[in-house]
Amino acid sequence: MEPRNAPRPKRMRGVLHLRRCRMKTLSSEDYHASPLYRIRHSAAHIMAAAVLEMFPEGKVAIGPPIEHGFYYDFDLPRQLTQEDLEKIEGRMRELIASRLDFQYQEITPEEGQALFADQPYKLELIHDILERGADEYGEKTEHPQLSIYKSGAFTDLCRGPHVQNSREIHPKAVKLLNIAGAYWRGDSDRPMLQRIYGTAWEKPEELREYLDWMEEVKKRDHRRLIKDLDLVSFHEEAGPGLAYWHPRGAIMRKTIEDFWRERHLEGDYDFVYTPHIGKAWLWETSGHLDFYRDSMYAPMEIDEQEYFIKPMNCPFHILIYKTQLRSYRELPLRWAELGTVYRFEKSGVLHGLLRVRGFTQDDAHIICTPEQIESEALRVLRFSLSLLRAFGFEQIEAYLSTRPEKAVGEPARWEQAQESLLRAINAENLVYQVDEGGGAFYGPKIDLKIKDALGREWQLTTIQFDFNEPERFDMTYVGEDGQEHRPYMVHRALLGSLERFFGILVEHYAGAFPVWLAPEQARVIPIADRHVEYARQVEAQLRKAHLRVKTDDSSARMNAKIREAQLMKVPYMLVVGDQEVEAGAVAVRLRSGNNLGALPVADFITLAQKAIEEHALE
RNA sequence: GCCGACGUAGCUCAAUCGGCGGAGCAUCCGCCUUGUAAGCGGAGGGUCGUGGGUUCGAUUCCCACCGUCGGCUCCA
Repeated sequence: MEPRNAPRPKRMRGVLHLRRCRMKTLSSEDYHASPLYRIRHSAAHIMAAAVLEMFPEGKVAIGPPIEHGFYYDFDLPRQLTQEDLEKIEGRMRELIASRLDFQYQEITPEEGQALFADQPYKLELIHDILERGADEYGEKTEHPQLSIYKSGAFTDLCRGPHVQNSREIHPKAVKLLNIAGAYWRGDSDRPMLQRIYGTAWEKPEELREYLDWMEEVKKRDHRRLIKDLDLVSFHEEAGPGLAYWHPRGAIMRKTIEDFWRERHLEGDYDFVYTPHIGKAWLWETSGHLDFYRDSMYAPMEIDEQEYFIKPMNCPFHILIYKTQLRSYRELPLRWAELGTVYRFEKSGVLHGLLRVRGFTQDDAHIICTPEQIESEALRVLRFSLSLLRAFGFEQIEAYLSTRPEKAVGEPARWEQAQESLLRAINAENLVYQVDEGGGAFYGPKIDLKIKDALGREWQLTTIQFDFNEPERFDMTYVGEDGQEHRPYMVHRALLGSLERFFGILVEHYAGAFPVWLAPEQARVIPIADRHVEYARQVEAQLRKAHLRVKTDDSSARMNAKIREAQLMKVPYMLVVGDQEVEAGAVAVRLRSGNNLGALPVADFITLAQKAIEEHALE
């Protein structure tokens, strides 16, 4: 399915200025056993101690280490401020410097209840540990044992581990970051607590590096870049979470869509188009209305019928399937659609392009026989990997989610589907994790997560079996035996949604897109007005060669024009002055700052086309 | 949806402890005609998020709403 000479991105370098992310990335078991884990856990206790000194009547909840630091949740008499944070941090440094011992002690339930008599959250934890064998993080333990850690005046219910003494914590490698609200036990029906996030490292240099990394994350924030680069906007007066694609963003999206369609044709998919709205019947039949009515846009009434804007494409594809009596001979069917759907996401969760209310899924449904699922699973996985790699994502991991307790569909079908997925993962030598029982009620799935240039994980692809809808819509095909059979159906979105994928691309490339994606691939920069005519000739030649090109004919000086093009991250700046006019050439400057010198126009075109063809980064 | 912070020109951000609102960049006009990241000068531009309230007077104080941001919950 994948062409032998499929373009592969070049290794990342040059223009991205990627500092290798040297932050430690440990596997979760390694992390739990690491000094860093103990440092962070202990820093959380010290923070709690400092907070309780400030608010003796304060109640403490839980305070675990997390990926890049730690947090602690509090129930306090008043709202914390930024100034409080600084004070707490200062006090933490003093406490750390006072060389506190962390003393472990196992206690009886009675002791625990006495010790934490005025700490209702701790009492609840004690109760849970004893009654349900679940520790403060909800993890099950075989032999519930209460334990505490004492450090100075502060004692916390905790299983540890911790540092032996606070001198193992470098006071200058600890920093408090922000205050946020968080529900007690993550339950939206329970009290809202105040959470303080902090970070801690072994050495001050590591803290510095982490803060630099955060700075880089901030610089790459797609919400900033889509504005600066004139790609996409949002309009509160027209509805939050709804993206407007400007010309520069739209041409990129078109490039992505065209590439996606081309690949799908090569992959033997067919395309379908379906409506944006449909009667309630569709969602009643699929079963989604019961579950997701609240997150669907309210229905509109037409001829006394409820119509909904579609939150998904599958029922529409199923209706197309059911227009004919289907034979096993025509399976598998692979029907793809860039289907725009709307979901009424809660206001607090919207986040630039990464979480929107209207988005376009790169959706497809694969309908096949039981005999075909093995090969189809492998095929779709391979297909997805090749697509993701074509966009420059090389680090890809798989997550297999299997049958949950409550599930529809015959266990044998689940079994078969799961095994097919697992074999596909192995055939592709993917690093993977299995989430036992983590599948949706209607079928097992593989998710693919990529790592971006900053080492952050993003889930893009999802490949999901569905044992629910074929049943509910009574999909059938006639088998070799002349009998009706239930087909297997697989939903899959490879990029996820175009909006979200685009946002991730923006952050991954920090706006400096590879030439094939760049909205403006080249900008011709005449040095003086007398060069504008030649510049336009160059522009016309490039456009004829299908390059996306503009001429900067403003009266600004060349330096200003270059700066402008740099800021817009245009890959090729083509400076033309007397010499170039004379020679029929362009002086090529790359956005990395590298100067290729003067090239004949035809040579530049060849160079640019090669970069586009190869999906090269510079 | 929940907790908190924030919302001033196209953008980034000042200011007014209640008394006719400012800068840089951008835009427009003019001069300059330029060799690899900002040439110079001038002009225009704001219902101070929206709606109420308090007040002689509100951008400033109070309330509600909308939106954004940091999280939490959620994500077919």
